[in-house]
Amino acid sequence: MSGSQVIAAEQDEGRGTSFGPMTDELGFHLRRAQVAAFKHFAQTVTAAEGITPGLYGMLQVIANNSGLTQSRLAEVMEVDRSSIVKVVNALEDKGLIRRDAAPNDRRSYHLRMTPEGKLALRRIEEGVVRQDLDFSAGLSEGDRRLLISLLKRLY
Amino acid sequence: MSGSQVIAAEQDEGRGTSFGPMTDELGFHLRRAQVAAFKHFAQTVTAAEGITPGLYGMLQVIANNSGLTQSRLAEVMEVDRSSIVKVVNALEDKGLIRRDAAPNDRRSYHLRMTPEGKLALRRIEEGVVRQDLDFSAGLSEGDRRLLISLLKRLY
DNA sequence: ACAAGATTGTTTACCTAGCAAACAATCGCG
DNA sequence: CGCGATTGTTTGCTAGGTAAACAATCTTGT
Repeated sequence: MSGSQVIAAEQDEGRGTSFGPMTDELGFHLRRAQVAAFKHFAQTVTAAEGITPGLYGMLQVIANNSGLTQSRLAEVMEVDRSSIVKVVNALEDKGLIRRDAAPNDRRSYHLRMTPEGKLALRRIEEGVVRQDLDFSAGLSEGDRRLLISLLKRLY
Repeated sequence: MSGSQVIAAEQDEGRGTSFGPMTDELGFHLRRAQVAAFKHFAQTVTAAEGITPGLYGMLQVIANNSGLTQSRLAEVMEVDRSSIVKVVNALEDKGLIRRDAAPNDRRSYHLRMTPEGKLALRRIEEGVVRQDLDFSAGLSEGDRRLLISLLKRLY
């Protein structure tokens, strides 16, 4: 009865405030890391390009799956169809993507990058990759890959 | 010039949709994992107790740092002072915490758990711990700890 | 062939969670 | 004492998401 169950939970790092049992909860650290990543992204990419992580994700999915419909995009991004509308509107207004009429289905559109969109995405992507490496600067490349593979196993 | 730079990015898992270069971005996987964790939490703890991850975090910080003020809580949670107000109101309305007048500062309150709050937190915490382990069921205990330690190094 | 049902994009109304700025009350300090 | 800082709060704003209803259009069973 003396074994290995709970370990940390009391000292936490620095000092002062204690987070109690959350110190041992994966979800807690996941949330904190994600918030930190978001803030870092906001201060670099979003500040420079006006593109949020969500918009960037949409752009990449459209760029790498040219011609997909809004419904399919919604599925891939795991959000509601109705949430897609304003995002696609925004990207279209920025001239980055285009709604092409579907040849054999008058209900749906095929989403495609515009030439300017492709150009912009190359630039944005460069910034994102730099930001991403910068954010994980405390990790070796091996640790970074290890972390990614562990995260993948959660979903 | 043939070395080790980029590796994945093309096949992605299953098939169908490609996420392009995001496959190599830590932030991308961080966001996905966090969204998955949030949904899992919502389907278990929030469904059963009406407590979101944010509220749970607040409760734990209050429970483990009895008497802290709203401003201090805001600092710890890294949110704006004004965001704290409605959260504290909600927890107070639920009878889980109490705003005690500070003896030597009529501006601020000391936040404390009520007896019912302590009781409720014990129950909620049990659910959260179960949920957390359940969510990370795909990981061994060692991998789980490794993941946590890697995440900590990001913030 | 064609009615019934499913799908697509959209709108509207709503919710949560955050920020920013302004404010009154109060504190602390030179 | 008086001025600047701090505390909690309110108000207005934003981003991102859901749910339900809708018209237009496709698909499928008989």
